[in-house]
Amino acid sequence: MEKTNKRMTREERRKQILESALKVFIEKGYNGSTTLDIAKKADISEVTLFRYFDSKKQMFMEAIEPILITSLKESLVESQGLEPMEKLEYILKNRIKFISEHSEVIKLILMESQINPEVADFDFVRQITSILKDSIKDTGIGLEDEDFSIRLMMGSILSFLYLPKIKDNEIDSYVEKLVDTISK
Amino acid sequence: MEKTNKRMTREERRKQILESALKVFIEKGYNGSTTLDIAKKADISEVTLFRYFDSKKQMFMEAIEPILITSLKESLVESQGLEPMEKLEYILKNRIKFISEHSEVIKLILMESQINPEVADFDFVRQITSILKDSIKDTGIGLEDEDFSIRLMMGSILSFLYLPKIKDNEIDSYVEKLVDTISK
DNA sequence: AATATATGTAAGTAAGTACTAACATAAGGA
DNA sequence: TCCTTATGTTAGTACTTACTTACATATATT
Repeated sequence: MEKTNKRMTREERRKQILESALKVFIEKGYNGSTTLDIAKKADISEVTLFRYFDSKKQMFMEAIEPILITSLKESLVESQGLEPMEKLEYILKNRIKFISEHSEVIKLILMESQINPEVADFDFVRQITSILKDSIKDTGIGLEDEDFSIRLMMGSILSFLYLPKIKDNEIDSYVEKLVDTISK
Repeated sequence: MEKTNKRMTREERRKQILESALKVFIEKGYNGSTTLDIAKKADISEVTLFRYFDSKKQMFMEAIEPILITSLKESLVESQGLEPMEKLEYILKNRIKFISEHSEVIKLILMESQINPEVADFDFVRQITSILKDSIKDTGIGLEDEDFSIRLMMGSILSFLYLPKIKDNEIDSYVEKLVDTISK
């Protein structure tokens, strides 16, 4: 064994492996990622990987877990007490910033829930749609325009998955324009 | 060999294999699809597959080819002569119908161009964005709102990849509302 | 009837891959 | 110094998978 100062505590190493794994999964997808790829990215031997995780599947699930946990709660809690229209605006800003910041992971999850539902089973689009539907009902926007508004909002959200990133304050002004459009 | 009436001409079989292959690729992705899967879906032996195609890669590329060829030309040609705003509306309707009708394949291409660029190398989002940018310039919409409009349109288009399908006439009225919103 | 074409079956090869076992060693803490 | 913990190396197993070869047979064409 080489003389090296790569030694870490168990927790540090675990975390570092998961970060490396996530990078590889994002780049090559679940099926396209090998455990050797991940080991190389983490700069450790393949055997060490399996001292920390029982299987590739487990690595994947733990790697995406943080995103899934964070994904929904915040905005709903923090927006309590606001007027309906302000609440909608708040949720949109919050959701879009989150999605924009984690677009790569979210695209991965979106993809794997279609292709490998056994490792990532999340109906991301439906979840957000249903939250937005609830919010929009609160605002009292007419039924006729509801589908239009929902699609406009969902489309905007999805655009932040695929179009180049923009700054937070630009997101804010985008959402303000959008809400203005919807409520007119 | 069994007595069977599965015999086809070379052209028929080729076509049928590609159709089956596309279904499998859509369901499992390129890496997740095996040549045996494809053979089973086409109800032929794996060996026969390789009598028609040299490799899985070739099968994939030929399977998605029709979509790539059709994707851009039509709407540009057919919209010639229209007023800028009508042209924009026409392109949007056309693009959205096409995307809505082929959403599964397009999602596959979107996915594989990130993960396996050697089998599908298409910058789908950029291509459409640039066409829309050109169209919107023609309409004379102000610069300040250009980014907003582009994102609204691209988002709408993407929404038709991920939200449930709707009827053609509903697409028409959606686009009309959208263009109205943008041009106001 | 003779020939060409489409397909099947059986068997196999070579490479890749998730995961394991056994043993060795370096570093940190007691 | 002793012991524990983190890591490496080497080798291997069992399975999957893209693709091939050889041979047989059913169907269509001439």
